[in-house]
Amino acid sequence: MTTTGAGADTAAEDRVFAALANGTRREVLRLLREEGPQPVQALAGRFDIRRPSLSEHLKVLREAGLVSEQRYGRQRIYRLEAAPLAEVQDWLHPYERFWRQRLRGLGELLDRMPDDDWP
Amino acid sequence: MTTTGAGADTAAEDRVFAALANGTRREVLRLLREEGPQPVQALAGRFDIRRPSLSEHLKVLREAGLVSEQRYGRQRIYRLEAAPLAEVQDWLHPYERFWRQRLRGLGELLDRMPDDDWP
DNA sequence: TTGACGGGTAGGGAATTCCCTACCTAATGT
DNA sequence: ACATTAGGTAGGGAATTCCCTACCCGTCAA
Repeated sequence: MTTTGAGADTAAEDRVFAALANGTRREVLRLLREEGPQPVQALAGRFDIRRPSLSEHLKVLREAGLVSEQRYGRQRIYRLEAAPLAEVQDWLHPYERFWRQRLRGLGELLDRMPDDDWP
Repeated sequence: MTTTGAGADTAAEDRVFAALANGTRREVLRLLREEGPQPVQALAGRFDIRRPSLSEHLKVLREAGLVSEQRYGRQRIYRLEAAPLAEVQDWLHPYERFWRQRLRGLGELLDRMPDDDWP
């Protein structure tokens, strides 16, 4: 088991959300998803930043568990590891009924919750 | 329509992910979800930070469209606005098959994608 | 063995984040 | 009218982020 029980592990959760907070890193994830595992070079060619900067983005993603690396000779093949994203989805779940309500237009009534007796 | 078409609006997406990157802000969202709309005071009582800091967190959440405020006299009632979270879920969707694969253990074979002929 | 290549680490600088203490405004109550 | 309350804004400081240029190490090819 990764995180026994429901969404507890706060430090890990924090690392995942922080990793996703950067556009370059989200783009790396997209590339790995759409094009499969790739060495750093191939990824680097897609961005306007220098390779060492990308290297650090990859480190952040690695420490969040969102990618893994496998060495082949002098290359490092990076691969998407989507499991932490499943936890993001779990985090999202309890909010789902809110946006569904609101989209149907009856939210105005229903999400006036228990203690909403503001004058 | 908010973002005509599929997940295009990069600036908005960025603001939402950035807003979620902070634990205090995620906790604010949870409180609004579980306890309903509340004035700033009630929220402030739940954190170890001073009120002006919370005020700025609320501003970030507001600018990401994740909360709305409504004035009642001198109070501002904050309310969860979950719509942007629906877009996070949309963003998550294409990754879903990856964590499902991996969880079934056949990922090792299947996610060796098109161009995986590394020596 | 020597050189070139893939890629990570060091160190530093500019910008951003996150917190703080003051202060300001609008509404309320006396 | 005046003090109080709710809450935002100003400005500043420490920490973090994100980028850079150098540099380092391991692997492969001559």
